[in-house]
Amino acid sequence: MYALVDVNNMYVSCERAFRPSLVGRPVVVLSNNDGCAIARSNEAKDLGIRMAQPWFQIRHLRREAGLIALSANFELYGDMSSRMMTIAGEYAPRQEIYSIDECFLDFEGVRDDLAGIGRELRAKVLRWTGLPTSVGFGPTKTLAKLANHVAKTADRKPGSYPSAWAQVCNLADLNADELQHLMRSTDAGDVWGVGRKTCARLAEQGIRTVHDLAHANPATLRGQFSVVMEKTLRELHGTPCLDVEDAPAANQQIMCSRSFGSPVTEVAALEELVSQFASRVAEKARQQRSVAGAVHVFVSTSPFRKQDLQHSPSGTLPLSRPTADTRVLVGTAVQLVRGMARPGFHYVKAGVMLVDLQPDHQVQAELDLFAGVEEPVAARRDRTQLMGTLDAVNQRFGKGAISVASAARLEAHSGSVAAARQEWRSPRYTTRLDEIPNARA
DNA sequence: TCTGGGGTCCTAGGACCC
DNA sequence: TCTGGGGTCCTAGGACCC
Repeated sequence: MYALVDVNNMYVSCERAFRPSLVGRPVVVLSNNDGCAIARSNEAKDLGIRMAQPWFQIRHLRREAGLIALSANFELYGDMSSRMMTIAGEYAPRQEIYSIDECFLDFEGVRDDLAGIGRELRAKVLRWTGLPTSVGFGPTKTLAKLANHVAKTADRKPGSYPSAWAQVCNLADLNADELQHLMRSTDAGDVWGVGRKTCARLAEQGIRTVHDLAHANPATLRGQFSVVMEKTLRELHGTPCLDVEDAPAANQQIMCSRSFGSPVTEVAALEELVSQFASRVAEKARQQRSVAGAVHVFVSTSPFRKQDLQHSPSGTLPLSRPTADTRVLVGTAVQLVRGMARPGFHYVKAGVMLVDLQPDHQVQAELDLFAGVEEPVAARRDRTQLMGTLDAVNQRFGKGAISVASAARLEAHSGSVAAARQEWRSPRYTTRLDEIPNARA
């Protein structure tokens, strides 16, 4: 049996843990630049606010409905996440951290009362972190996800499911009739892996509920969609096709991209931004002990501004020698952006992606005939040491304490160009000593 | 005025190989 | 008249996830 543990409205719940006055009120957390709602409290959902809905469309609800908006505080959310994951991980032999707010637990061979374990886990996470969770159990990951959806929905919308299924739901505890009822009253689109497009195409064939989906012909659906759909169907029938992956593989791509606070027209300013993004991905690559084989860069104008001329070029350059050296990656990224950005366009977004990643300890032998021989041992050692020092200094004194000059120039006149809006960010209560909460004001 | 930032996997089609 | 057959690799694009 598998469990899926999921924090309810994660980002909002993190904020509420430190500001109880937010409990019971409609709250949203906004994306970078305070652009879109990326988390909503139940009260905010009840106002009809959709996921990723632009802030300018809902800001009127501040006055009209007392909506509270907060800027994303990812440092806080990341720290709260690791606390919650540690507690949850103690309850099962194996844990897969699936995202910032959910994990799968593998209870293979555990014969105890799982719902009881789920309730205990839930209570402990709540007591120790202040985060409310929902727990679903099922014989496959897809069914555990479904059970989690039921647990969450029964708690949020009284009458949708029996209240006994709220917060913690174990499908194995349900009898055949209850299971039927659950399958018939749950939308196919609520199944893990069935997204908007697939849902619409299924509906055309009359497949609307989980029950319909589970009774569809696997071979037919596989032909229409893909092998992923067939796996989903088998998982719905209780045959595991997906295992818990407790040793996550290194990422195959590493990306850093941002929308700007205001449009950028100067190529020089784009170079500075791209330098910053390249520095960031280099750091991430070193963290997972990978080196990149190529650098991909894109810039784009705003598709929402129909009156503007659109220009969204992108390009990739292979590296003669795979590396995670900030200087090389920044240089390559700048070369790319210089070659494709044109003056006069209103660029609103840019990004840098590292691709062809490989482990840094098994870098392939020299591939480029013209790059000369393999890097001398001493040069390689110096490079590793320099990057190690860079990371250590930035770790100790804060991000950007040391950076390459092309990325640092931006700091000097930041605020003038592209500085992200973050009007309502809460303190980083758990990770900055000077932002630690006061017990007594 | 104002529209997120990461990732994964699968498939189709073309280039290329013998 | 009639123009092979089987394979791999790469890329772009689309769908999904949170």
